[in-house]
Amino acid sequence: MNQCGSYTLIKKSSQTKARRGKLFTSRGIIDTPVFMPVGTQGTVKGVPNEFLQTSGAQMILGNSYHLYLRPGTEIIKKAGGIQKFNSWNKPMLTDSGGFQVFSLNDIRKITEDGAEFKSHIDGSKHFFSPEKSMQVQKDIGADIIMCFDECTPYPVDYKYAQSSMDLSLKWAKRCKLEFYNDNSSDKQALFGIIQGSSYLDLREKSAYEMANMGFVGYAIGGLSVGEPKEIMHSVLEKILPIIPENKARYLMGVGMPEDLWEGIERGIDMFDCVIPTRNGRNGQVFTSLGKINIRNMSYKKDFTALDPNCSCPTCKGYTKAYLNHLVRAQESLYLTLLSLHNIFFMVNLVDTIRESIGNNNFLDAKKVFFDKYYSNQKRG
RNA sequence: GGGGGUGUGGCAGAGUGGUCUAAUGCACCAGACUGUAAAUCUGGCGGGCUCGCCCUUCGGUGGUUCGAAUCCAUCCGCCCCCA
Repeated sequence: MNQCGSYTLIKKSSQTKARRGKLFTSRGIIDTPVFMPVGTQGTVKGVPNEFLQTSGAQMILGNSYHLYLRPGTEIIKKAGGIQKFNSWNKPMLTDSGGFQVFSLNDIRKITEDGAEFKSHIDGSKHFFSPEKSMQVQKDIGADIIMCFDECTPYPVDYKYAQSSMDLSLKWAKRCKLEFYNDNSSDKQALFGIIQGSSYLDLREKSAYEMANMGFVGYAIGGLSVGEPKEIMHSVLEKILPIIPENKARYLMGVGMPEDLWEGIERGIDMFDCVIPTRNGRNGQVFTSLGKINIRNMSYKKDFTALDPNCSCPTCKGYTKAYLNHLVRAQESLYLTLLSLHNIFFMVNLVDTIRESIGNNNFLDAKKVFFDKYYSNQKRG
């Protein structure tokens, strides 16, 4: 019998550490590797569910800190859980608020007990402890929930990284205790998060300790916060062999197309990232021929689709010239069209990668992708 | 016909003797964005280059002054009031 959040390995790449698998949740089975669009406030910004479905997105994120502040867990509980509330009937994952410990750096205070936030909405004070985060995430009711942790910035000195990593371990223990104190684990899964910044010995320790604690799945946090790619790669190479093979590995907050390839090549199963939506809202579009900024002058009279190899509604229905016009005119439709296209791009990219693992030609597929992706631009 | 006002960079609009290639906003040209305090932020936006400077700009022309977008004269354009 499959527990929520449990992972079944289907196929390992013979060329790399890439792997295909299935992730079980109470709302459906997910093919991994998987890319999860981020829907912080219970919505993937700018994209209606119907469109999101057509992209093939299997799972989306929500954020407990944001949903706790607004609309509040009472309302979500009353609605029957987040997926009833937002009508996304597929699996969801909530982040714990740990990222806000990082991103709201100026308006929060960390103690051993937890983190005190000043609401970014009205300045009111709120306290998130590991226990609180578990309660909030239980109330929200996503399929997979995350331990409350501290996401450290980069760079951070060794001493701070060490004590922060230790704190995240302590918090993880408390999260586990709180999570399993009722029957939530029947329908939700709790993932642990490995920290340790760019220090490989800290990462190693965190991974061992977390693995010993025994989580249903494991995430790698504190990456993609501005560190060089080589650091991210070396951290992944250090950590992944330590995590049990029969557990899902989730690289939090990643990423760019190149990060997806590099992460999967090293054994990552799950990704989430705001890039397709945020960058879409800012005019940046991912295509099989590289990134472009649709706002640029060169697209003013370009009556071709964003990506000749894309089957998304944006590419099927609209030209670059029109999208350029929408962006310049600040017509809100572009938010939807560009976000949707970028989500299609990321989801389909991971589909392609997943297939290549099945076909045992990961490295060839990677080369084919990047030969095209970098054909029109400087490598960067 | 008489009286008053006004003319500034693509647009709007500050500045009213030196610190002015001239605030600010918009527009325009680029760049960034990785578990979303982001439909946001950053840079550029007269010309030249040896990148420190040099040259050219505030309706036109002529003056005053060591120095003018700024003062004076005159011309041109626009606006308002009275006949």
